[in-house]
Amino acid sequence: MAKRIQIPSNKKLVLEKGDQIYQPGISVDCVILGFQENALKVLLLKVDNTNKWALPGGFIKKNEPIEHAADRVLQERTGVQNIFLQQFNVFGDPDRSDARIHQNRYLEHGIKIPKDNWLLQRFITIGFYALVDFSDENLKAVVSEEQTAWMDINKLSHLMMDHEAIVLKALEALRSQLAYLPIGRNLMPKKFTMPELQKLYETILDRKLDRRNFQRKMLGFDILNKLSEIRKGGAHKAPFLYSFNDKKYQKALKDGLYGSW
Amino acid sequence: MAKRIQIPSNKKLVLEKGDQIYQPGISVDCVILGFQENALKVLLLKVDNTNKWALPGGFIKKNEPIEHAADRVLQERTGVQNIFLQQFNVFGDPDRSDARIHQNRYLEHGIKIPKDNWLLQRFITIGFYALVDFSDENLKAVVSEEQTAWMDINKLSHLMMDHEAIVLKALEALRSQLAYLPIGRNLMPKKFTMPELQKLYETILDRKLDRRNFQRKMLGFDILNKLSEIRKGGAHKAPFLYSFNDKKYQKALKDGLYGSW
DNA sequence: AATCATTGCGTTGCTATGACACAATATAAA
DNA sequence: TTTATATTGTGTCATAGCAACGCAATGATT
Repeated sequence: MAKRIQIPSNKKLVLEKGDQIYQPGISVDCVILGFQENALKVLLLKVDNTNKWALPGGFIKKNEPIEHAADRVLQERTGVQNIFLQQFNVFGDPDRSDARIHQNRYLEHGIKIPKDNWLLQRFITIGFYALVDFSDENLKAVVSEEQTAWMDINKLSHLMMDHEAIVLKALEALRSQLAYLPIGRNLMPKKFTMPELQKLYETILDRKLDRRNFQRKMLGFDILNKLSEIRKGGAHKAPFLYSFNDKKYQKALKDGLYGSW
Repeated sequence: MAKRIQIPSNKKLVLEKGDQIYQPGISVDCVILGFQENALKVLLLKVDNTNKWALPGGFIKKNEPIEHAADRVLQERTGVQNIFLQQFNVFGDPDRSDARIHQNRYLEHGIKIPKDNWLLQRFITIGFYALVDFSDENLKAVVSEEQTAWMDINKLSHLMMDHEAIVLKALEALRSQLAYLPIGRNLMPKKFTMPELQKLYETILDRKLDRRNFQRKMLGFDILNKLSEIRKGGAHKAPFLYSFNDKKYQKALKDGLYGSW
């Protein structure tokens, strides 16, 4: 039997009066990717009183730009802002929604299900993806919550509705972006070594890259600062530390790179 | 004074009862590109009783997949079907809609404007683009209509709402596709010469390409059939005719090409 | 001090590409 | 009929990027 939990009043408000605040039938979902232990992880939220996980998503206010809605949702859920957030696809199969999830919410809170309630209709969702630094302090606070988890992108399970397909589509988009845009600024810590950056690329592309060729190409992009420091403590030769050159990185984001992987 | 024109009953139905048939607040718009006289042209429709032009667009039925809606709209307006149709971006600025256009429609047909009518709300539109063969007979019938036109993509003017921005964004998407996917199958006639195909690429990319390098690269993609025929009638040496190898073309569409332009 | 895995830097050969030369040819001009 | 002209088909060459690989340097472990 499902446990009765306290719900914030604003949540209840959304259930009842959401149609007066939000655009009907449209939502945004954010695929927030982080890099940890040589694996890409997706930020997921536990769905109340189920064993399902869902992408952080939300609705679009009646007078709010779509990108702003995605930004807002992301900030509400992770605490980070001003990161690289990219619209990548719309998901709109008529049967992608699962009305039962919302129906249960109503029942749990003792709200009589209104006929033709806005939440029980078909929803079309706009997918965004974002890359975040896993070691960011703002994120840790969020992730430590019980209802939040980073799930390995290769071991997705128990995702709500079509959210697994959305994640995989985001990964696809990320891969094709890799070919012509710099990646890593938001996925890596401030300082990192070349082998660490290579691991990120190998993870996204899902294949091994030659260590020496990777370094030559990456340095050729001219978006890195070589620091004088060295990462000691490992069991072997200490690698140099690098950081992204923000100015050059932004320029590369705008102008694009050339080669492909 | 605006001329009073006859309106099909289904149009009137949409104005009055559309909210019972379609998803509210969402539309699809199709950027249909053709190639003629060394220029990319967009298919546009005249907006009733204005001097504005609009992209062929429509609404999504309550139980209809989005891609199907785009297909249906495209087929209703151009007569062609099963062509390369690509979702490329969502446009959702809160102020992108222009309620006056719909208001005028109501007034013209003597319909009292219902308060909170579905058509007067904010609309978010999903942009699709399609490439079509300009010489296709099915298209000619449509284009000969008075209210339809192919407008040069470099000379856009008098477009409704944000439709010019949508067209330009589609062109951007097309350009980036050119880098890794074959293009031309739906833009060229069945038989064509290498210089003709080159003109298409030059038009999309908006720059000159070397004749000999273009040919080498294009043949290297291995998606063309060299025909034994020759195009006579020109003032100079007769070029060979080519056609696309549908099987190889489809494979390239799926697997992608390599190089870039 | 020897070992060892890893890193930094360099070399080689191949392929794709950009730039250009030259012969072939269909029509127009003479 | 001959010549001129613009365009097309094919080829060459130098260069840059890239994959594959060699080798010495280094920092911790033994």
